[in-house]
Amino acid sequence: MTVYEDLKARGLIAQVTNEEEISNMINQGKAVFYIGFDPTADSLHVGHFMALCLMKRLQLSGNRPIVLLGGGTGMIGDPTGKSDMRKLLTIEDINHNIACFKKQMSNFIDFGEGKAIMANNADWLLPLNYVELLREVGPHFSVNRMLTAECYKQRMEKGLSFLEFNYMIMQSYDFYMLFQKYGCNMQFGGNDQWSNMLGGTELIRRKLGKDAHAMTITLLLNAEGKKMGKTESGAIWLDSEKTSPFEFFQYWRNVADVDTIKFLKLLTFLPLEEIVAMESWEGSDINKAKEILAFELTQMVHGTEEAKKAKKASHTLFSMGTADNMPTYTLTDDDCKEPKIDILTLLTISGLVTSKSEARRAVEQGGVSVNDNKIKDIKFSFSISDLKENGVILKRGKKNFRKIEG
RNA sequence: GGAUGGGUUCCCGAGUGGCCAAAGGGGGCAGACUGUAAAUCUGUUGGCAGCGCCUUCGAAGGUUCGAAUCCUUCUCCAUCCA
Repeated sequence: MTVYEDLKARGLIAQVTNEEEISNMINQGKAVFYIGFDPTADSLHVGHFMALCLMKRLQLSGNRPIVLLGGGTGMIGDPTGKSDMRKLLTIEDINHNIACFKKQMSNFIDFGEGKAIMANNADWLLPLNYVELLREVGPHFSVNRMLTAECYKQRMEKGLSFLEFNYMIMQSYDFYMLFQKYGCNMQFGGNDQWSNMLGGTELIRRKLGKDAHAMTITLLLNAEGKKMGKTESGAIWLDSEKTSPFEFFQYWRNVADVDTIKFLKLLTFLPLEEIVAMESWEGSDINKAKEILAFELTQMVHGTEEAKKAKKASHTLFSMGTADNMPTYTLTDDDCKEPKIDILTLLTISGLVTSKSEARRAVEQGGVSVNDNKIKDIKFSFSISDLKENGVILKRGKKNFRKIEG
């Protein structure tokens, strides 16, 4: 099976400009491709992760990846898929975020000599002169055409600022620059980026008379069509400070049945045959597949050690209700001022709930247990000395645990 | 710049002087059922020292015993005109 066939069989590929040429280039290791990452936060998240995995897959088969950090495009903000304009990032934020991205990316991608390239579009976008740029690329963009692009459509009703409207031009210009600088002949990106990417190939064709290609990656959606990697409490980050390995593991351990195989294919490096074999697993056996998914991904992001710990914690927690390696809250001196501490306070300070009211509700509805004993009394309290000595496992709902210790 | 319509709690969306912490839906959370799944049903969904108090209806002022609701100014958004 060729590299391209493998990608396709995994369901990674959404759209391509020219399948034959792209597959040839990729299979022969001749692609120089880039993926852009706008520094919108101080950590990468799961969506980025999939792109990085694709990079890695292709790097392993001899192709050359370029990571393009959006130091320039981040100043504008991509309107794609956003219903409202986002707050403008400050330069300090952008630079900080870029630094964070760089650090995380080097865990996945080999940026060694002659391997992958890391570029920042601030280098060429920021010095641009407005009128010069307009004359250089302006004639090649049709506003009529741009307005019909899918990525702007949903914004036509809500409103689209000129600033954001220019994002496509900036992204196209990136591709054009990379093509000239590094011979970059392909761009990959999320499927929502399709029109932005075509802008680039078009620009290259018109300015240089050369062909460049674009390929989009399937967006990571669950069966309900929602973007993966987001929970109510926020995104799933790759930074262990922001999303602990345990949480990360649990997130994948808890995906819906119908999504399990799909995610294994899209996200892991397990051989396809192995994954296909899992498709026949039924009923609660699917839980095994979920565990593999969770383990593989945690391993890739946080390393084997952390993955093992997370898996073990998950296991013991759900079978025995206790574990060594689980989210822990350590009591502060402040908490220990009184000889006793009540359950509502403990739930709140340990972060299991966001307010006392929520804590009260949780207890009243029978959602809270201590060391596996359901607590229904909102006046229930612990003695500090006992907590310090023995610790306690506090549980809200089925899946939210916190170990309390002194 | 002008005209019109609009900004309500996580989201959508009712509410046009007291009965409004604000209908309904979505989403979330919890419970039951399960397999740490889905579907379903039930409860819940601003905060706090729980039947009371505090903060909330774009912002600031004002009228009133009393305002999400009325008035003034400002601000933001949409549509049309220029």
